[in-house]
Amino acid sequence: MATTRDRQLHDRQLVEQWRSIQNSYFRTAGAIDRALEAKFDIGLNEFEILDLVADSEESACRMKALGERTPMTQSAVSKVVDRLEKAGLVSRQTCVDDRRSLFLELTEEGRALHASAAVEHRALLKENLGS
Amino acid sequence: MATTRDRQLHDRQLVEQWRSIQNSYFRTAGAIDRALEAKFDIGLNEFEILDLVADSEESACRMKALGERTPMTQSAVSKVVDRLEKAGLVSRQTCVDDRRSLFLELTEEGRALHASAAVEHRALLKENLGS
DNA sequence: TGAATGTACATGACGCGTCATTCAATGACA
DNA sequence: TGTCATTGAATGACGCGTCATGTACATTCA
Repeated sequence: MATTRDRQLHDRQLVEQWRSIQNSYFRTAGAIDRALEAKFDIGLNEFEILDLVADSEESACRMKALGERTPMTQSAVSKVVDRLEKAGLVSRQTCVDDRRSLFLELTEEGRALHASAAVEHRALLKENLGS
Repeated sequence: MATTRDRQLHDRQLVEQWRSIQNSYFRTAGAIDRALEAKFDIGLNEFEILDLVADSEESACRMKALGERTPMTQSAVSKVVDRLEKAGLVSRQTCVDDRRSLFLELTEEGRALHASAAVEHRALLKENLGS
């Protein structure tokens, strides 16, 4: 039978666990964000989208699919893509079989930047996630 | 000796691990945030500060100490406390031995709200963090 | 076919966190 | 004690994400 003391202990552990997740998330995300910002002038979310586009190189009506692979809102994705497009890293292509949809393509510049940034990204993950 | 293939595999695993952390962080944070917002009209960060103040009930020049226990910026903490104070949940007390510092106290209302919100918070952690 | 409903994406208002800066109070030291 | 550097906290400009909404296209079904 669970005593009050048991429950308090369990709660403490839960909260500890949560704080540790938060810290590791913020530490890692922050480090990557700052590094990418400094070296490539793009933020973490921009990179994440770039990364997703990069590794689904067979064509499809992307925007939609992207939203499903990231915790970002549809609206956030739209704005991130705005920025990527303005930066000339990605281009929106209209989709013939459903003209509401768009799919995305890396530009040459985008492909090049992604290649370098990915190295940095993986390195920082490795460093921050341990292993 | 590590082959190119080895490195690619390892990178994939790293990225998978990272995405899983992101998802679990966003899912959990989002759920708690929405719930607290709906039932108690405070956000997750407000609660976190409330929670920190609540469990360091011996007095000290808090603001500073708070900043060290949370990934939030000093400036963010300051603004969160603004909101908590406006909501009447917390009050800033000037500190006699160092008049630059402030420490925080829960108001009666703050203490009450924290008690209820903490129950919800722990429940959602439990639900989302598994265990 | 055409009205109703649903879907893909964009957009604007808004809230919040960050950075840089500021301000007051302290501390160090000549 | 008067200067200079430092520290705790607040503030304003700014960027980004979210929510609610808008717009164009698609689908369903009578």
